[in-house]
Amino acid sequence: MTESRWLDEHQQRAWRSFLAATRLLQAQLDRELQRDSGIPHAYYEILVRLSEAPDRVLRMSELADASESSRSRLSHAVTRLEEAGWVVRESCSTDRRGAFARLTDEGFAALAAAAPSHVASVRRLLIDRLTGEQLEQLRVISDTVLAGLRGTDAFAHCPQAQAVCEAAEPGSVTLPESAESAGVTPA
Amino acid sequence: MTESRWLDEHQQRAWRSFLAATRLLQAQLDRELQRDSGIPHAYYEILVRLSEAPDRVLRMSELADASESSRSRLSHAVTRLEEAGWVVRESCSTDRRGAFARLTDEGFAALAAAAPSHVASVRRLLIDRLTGEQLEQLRVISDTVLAGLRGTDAFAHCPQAQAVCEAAEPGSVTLPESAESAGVTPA
DNA sequence: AGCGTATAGTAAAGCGTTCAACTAATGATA
DNA sequence: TATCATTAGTTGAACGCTTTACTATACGCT
Repeated sequence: MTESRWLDEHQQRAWRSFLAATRLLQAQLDRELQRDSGIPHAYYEILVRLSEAPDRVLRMSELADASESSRSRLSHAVTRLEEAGWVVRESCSTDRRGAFARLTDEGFAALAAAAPSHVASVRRLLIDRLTGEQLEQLRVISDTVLAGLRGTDAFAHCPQAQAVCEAAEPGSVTLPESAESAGVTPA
Repeated sequence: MTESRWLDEHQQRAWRSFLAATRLLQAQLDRELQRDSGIPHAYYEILVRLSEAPDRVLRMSELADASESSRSRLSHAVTRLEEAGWVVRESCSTDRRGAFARLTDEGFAALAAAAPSHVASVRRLLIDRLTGEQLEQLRVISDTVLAGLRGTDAFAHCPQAQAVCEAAEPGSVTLPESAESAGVTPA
């Protein structure tokens, strides 16, 4: 390969700002969600994906892909969510290896209760701070990065994570990270 | 407060793409760094900050702030890094509560060995995929988010994390996330 | 000096993630 | 139908992070 190049000052600044912003933002969102609703953000996301699925049921693998999660991580998480009574596992009759995860009514209720405050956090810390143009720039940049991630280990375990990129295309309308589609819309 | 508002389709797309991209990107960078050099990214960052400090020494608190880390987390991390022989703790004579962390020669060597491949990863997955304009957009967006994070819990423990924002201002030249300033420049 | 508060740093428990190993069922091939 | 690779999912150990509590020192005020 060509000899390695460092980052110039411009790139360095962008990289460090990005690193710090994403790190602190994620930590803050996690903390607020935990504080306000007692749900870790990772689990919240799982509940959201389930809430958007038909009948609120998904194969474990599909759920793992949809939530950008490894199978192992999802398995542990579902165990926890099951203990909380928010999800139940169901076995699959056509493929006896398989398992479904189903969102319970309690789980849905917990999600509905947590969503407004979480959306408010996302708005306050990110969305409402950016102009419409910046938001669009951020989307394009994110999709570009996602496309580049394809073919790496990041997608090795979740080939369907591509759906995230494709969801950015018109046609497959994406739904809120907050159970809106499921009728919990507050507005 | 005003009634809570969901995200519109535009915002939703941006938010989800951003979420997926940052999550997968971080995971991938972490994985590659771990695979190529056996260093978790969080620890790598600590080594970088130390390598940039005068005499490669920093007070624990300063190091915590510089690496956007809680004191507790840093304390644990330094314990690990000490076990690896990459950092040593030194006591402070003027403030007996205080402690310094010093980067050892071995630590510096480990950092120098890890840097090229890590920078290459950052380039391949992020920097080189974006135009100069996009990179600048990303920097502005990140700095905006960082500014908004000020005053939240995220900054409660690290008031000096502001330095990250300010570093974006000309004057305090920021240095590479890779020990370049310390003379390990490969190019 | 003496007292109260703030600061520096560490320690321990609990939690979530990763990694590697493992079980079980499916599917493809001969 | 016997075999072997693949896929679905789970499990346990190791690891790092967070939270809370704690020790020790410094500072500020009277």
